[in-house]
Amino acid sequence: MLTKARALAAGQLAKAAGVNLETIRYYETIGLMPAPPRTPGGHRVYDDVHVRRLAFIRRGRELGFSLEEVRALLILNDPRQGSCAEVKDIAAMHLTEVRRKLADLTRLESILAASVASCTSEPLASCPVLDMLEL
Amino acid sequence: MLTKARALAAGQLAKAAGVNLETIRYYETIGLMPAPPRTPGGHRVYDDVHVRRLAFIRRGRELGFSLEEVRALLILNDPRQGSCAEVKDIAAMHLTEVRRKLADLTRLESILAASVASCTSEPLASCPVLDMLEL
DNA sequence: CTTGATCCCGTAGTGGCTACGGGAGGCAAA
DNA sequence: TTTGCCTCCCGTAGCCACTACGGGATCAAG
Repeated sequence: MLTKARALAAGQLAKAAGVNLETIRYYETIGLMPAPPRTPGGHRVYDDVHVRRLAFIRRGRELGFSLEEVRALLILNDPRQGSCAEVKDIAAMHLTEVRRKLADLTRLESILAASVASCTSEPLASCPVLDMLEL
Repeated sequence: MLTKARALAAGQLAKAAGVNLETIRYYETIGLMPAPPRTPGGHRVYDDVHVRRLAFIRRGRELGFSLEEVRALLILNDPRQGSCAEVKDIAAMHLTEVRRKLADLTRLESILAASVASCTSEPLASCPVLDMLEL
């Protein structure tokens, strides 16, 4: 006997995947999550397939992929069609973007740190933070 | 004779400060930029004070301050009232946030880099990027 | 006076959710 | 069975910081 896929209510799925209930509904409206079957009363009923898909999405989001990138990755992942190169392209593109942001933030950090550090907290006439912005 | 503040049209101000025209109008509607005088025909007329203020805002934004933080900094900067400590608080808070993002992105970068690097581009059955998301 | 660039304004759209609110479903204890 | 309470339903609006669109008015140069 195969283990039956257990049925989950929306809130349970949310908890299982670490996502807000409203977020699931949102993913459904934009077509990222499939519309699940319902109880006679209209409540959504999910199973393990949904849990895995939602977890996939959440991990993608945590790695900074946009929802559209996640959408593309989901298609490539199911049923692992297309080429690995396509996946690599998306990830590499994203990596480039991450590195760009990293460089920006690093520069930012040193500027802010320097100006905050040289802030003597007393007269506002020559505040290094404001001076930086003033010119 | 003092040098007269030269009058600028909206587009010229935009160019001078490196900001979009629409962005200036947006800043005006949210009260970040003052409503300037107008020509009889209704076109906005700016001067050097506006240029400096807009440049201040733009630099603040480049350093990642939110518009509300910029708004607070503008008040403290003009006419340099309040304490330097207030400015420092805003900047230090922002610096903390920048460092948090920096840490996140650094972690992200190594995960993505590793999984992209180990991508052999051939069979999709075991794609390291997808595997990472799949579980 | 005509031409062509600029500027006007209001509105709607972007991404990725989150919040709100009133009503209905579901389930367990009494 | 009734009561109570939690969960879920749906649609809509809001968040941030702009950006885009479009049709009409104005401006400066020739």
